[in-house]
Amino acid sequence: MDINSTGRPPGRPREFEIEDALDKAIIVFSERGYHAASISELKDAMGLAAGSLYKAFKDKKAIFLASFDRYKQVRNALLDQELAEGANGRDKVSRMLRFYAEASHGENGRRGCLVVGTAIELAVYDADAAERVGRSMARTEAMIEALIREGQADGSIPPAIDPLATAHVLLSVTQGLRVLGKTGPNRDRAFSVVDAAMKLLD
Amino acid sequence: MDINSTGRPPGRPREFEIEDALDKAIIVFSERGYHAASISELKDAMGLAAGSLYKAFKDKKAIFLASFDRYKQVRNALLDQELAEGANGRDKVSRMLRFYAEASHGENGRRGCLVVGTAIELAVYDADAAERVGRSMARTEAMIEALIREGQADGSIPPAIDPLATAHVLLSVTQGLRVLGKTGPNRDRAFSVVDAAMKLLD
DNA sequence: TCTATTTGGGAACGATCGTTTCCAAACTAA
DNA sequence: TTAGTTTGGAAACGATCGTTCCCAAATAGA
Repeated sequence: MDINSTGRPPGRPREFEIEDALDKAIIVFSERGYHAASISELKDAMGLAAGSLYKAFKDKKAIFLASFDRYKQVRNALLDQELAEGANGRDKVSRMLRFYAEASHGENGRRGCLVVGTAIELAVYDADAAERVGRSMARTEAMIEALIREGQADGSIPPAIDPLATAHVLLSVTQGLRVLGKTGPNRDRAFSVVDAAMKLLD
Repeated sequence: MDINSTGRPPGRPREFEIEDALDKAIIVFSERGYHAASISELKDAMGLAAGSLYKAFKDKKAIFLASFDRYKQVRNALLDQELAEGANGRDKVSRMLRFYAEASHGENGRRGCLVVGTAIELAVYDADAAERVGRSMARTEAMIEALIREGQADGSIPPAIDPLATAHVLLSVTQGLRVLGKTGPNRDRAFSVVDAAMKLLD
């Protein structure tokens, strides 16, 4: 290492945090969708000039994919945190469903899920988007299946339950909640779905 | 009535059927979404010149809303036809779920549901879209609830089932299936969701 | 036949899109 | 200092968007 090295790259330092900017972009993309979100809207929301945006990201799609990845990272961390408090497998499944119900009503519900939005608007004709959606769905489903098996191991879920098939249904329920949340059912309705769905584990 | 009246309006007659054109527009809007579907794509798919399009419809949004209404009309008719063959309430619920599963895999799945697409892409900031999505969801949910009550009346569904809460979950499942179908699970997976979901009626 | 009306079709319009360019500013390394 | 590099920010670019205009064609009614 050079004695004079500051560990900083050459050139003028960036004056904003990429992740802060992405958090703003996530809101715009979630509410408006990919195509309706213009660069003009994005730069205003992110507090950047167009030039700065294009120095940080290759193009609009790169902004979107980075937003998607950031969204997944944040949501996954929040969900993992919630699941860590679960008493057993069954309780963890319930907490997972409640996590989605919480995000599927009111203002958050109207804002929408970036994964669902990407699946609907982009995945069909964009391979990068499709791969990310596919990985997200597979991860969530595998997680649900693992929670069911955990519940069967700790006795909170009957052994007769088919873990994979039930994980399929519960994944459908979570994605469906996100769709319904867009047109705003109230909180009680979203949570009544959770209670009724838990019957699948009896 | 005038003797000479042909019952035809004045001016040059339209050379295409509105409903045929809308059936083509439905495909474009379903695959691409509202914003990504350009007038250029629409007129090519519908086989019309831009001028003719704008004589038949006020603007792009009017084309979309007419496509939505046509889509709902066709799908509702198909579903009603399928339900008419059901033996009892439980069988009808099963047929309804299979109807959605059939539309949620392969090419049809990738094409997607216009109701879900509208909910995700348009409903948040367009009142006309939101109203149509809301009415569609309410109709479907009311239908499911009615089928459950029918099953309870004919003995095919236990009386202990909560018709409204169960209708909530099953509606979520159908909308979730449509989302998952966009990234293309295979036929068996879509139908395994139906089988597992039917457990809610035990 | 003449007028009024409507459609078909293509050319043209202004607006907005995503992107690039340009220059001053801020930094490192020599 | 000087050269090299990167960012901030605004102005500008070509492309495409949704929409309108215009004219020939096709019809009804008089």
